[in-house]
Amino acid sequence: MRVTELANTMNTTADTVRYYTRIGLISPVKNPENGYKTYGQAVQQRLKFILSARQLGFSVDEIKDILVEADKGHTACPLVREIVQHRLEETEKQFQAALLLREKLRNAISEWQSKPDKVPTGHMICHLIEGNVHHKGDNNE
Amino acid sequence: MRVTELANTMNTTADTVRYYTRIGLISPVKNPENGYKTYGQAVQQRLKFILSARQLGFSVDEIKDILVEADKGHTACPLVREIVQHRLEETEKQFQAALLLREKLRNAISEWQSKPDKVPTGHMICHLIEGNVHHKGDNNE
DNA sequence: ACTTGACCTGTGTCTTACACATAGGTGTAA
DNA sequence: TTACACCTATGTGTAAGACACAGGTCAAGT
Repeated sequence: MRVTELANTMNTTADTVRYYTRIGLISPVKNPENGYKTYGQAVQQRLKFILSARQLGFSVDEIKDILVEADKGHTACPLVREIVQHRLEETEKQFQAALLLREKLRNAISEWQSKPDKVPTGHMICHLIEGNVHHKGDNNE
Repeated sequence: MRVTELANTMNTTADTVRYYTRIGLISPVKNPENGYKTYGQAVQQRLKFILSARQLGFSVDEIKDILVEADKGHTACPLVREIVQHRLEETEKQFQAALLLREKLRNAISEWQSKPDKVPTGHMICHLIEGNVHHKGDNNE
């Protein structure tokens, strides 16, 4: 099947299919008559694997490493286990970062409720963000 | 003060200071004798604002917009309120995405505990990721 | 004076996973 | 023939810096 057909079948985009083709993750057969790419069943299966791994947050590079192992006939399972562990750690970090930022933003919004809008001065751009600013006068520029 | 001194004072990197200079967020004075950039007190204050807004997740573009308003003498506070609201919404999304992915990864690791490592076949790259695969034989490639 | 190390400069590239853009070609139905 | 949908290869943009390169300046030490 052709690019768009494969993309629709796999519930992804033609751009994604073309990108993975471009970087060598999947390989089509070229129709010699019109230059069009044709993807068979095996590639569909491979793409299914790629998309599943992407869903789990695996990077394209990580997926490439897995595929290299598998293409050599080796079991890629230990590598997959390693990567998924790493992904979990990274995701935990992102989760914590998002949690922290969410808190900060909520606090900021809450505090700013009772503050008026102010015009900027030479010492202040927006007091909401700058908080309490002590004007000491300019030293040297 | 010079790049590295300002960076150290503001607890950021010289690369960040140079980057913000490059994109026009902050403007140094050039020493005509050696071409070095010198940053005064006002720039330090401005950088303080920028770094605080970055801490709140404001994008550099958003910060630029705020500074443009303030530089015109207008109050940027309404814009800041708008952006922080938007940031909160985006952060909420990221938080949810991280939560979901974390769950997925934990589930995957848990499920995979009891599964052996397998060598890839023509129909399977890694069964851990692919889950239950029904071999139906190749159609056409 | 020379050397060394720390800092400086302007400019360009890299990172990630696509989405988008360009300039054309192919197929098919009206 | 036209219009539309799809195709191609190739290049660029996205975001916020970090890094790279090729050189210049400064100051202390030898």
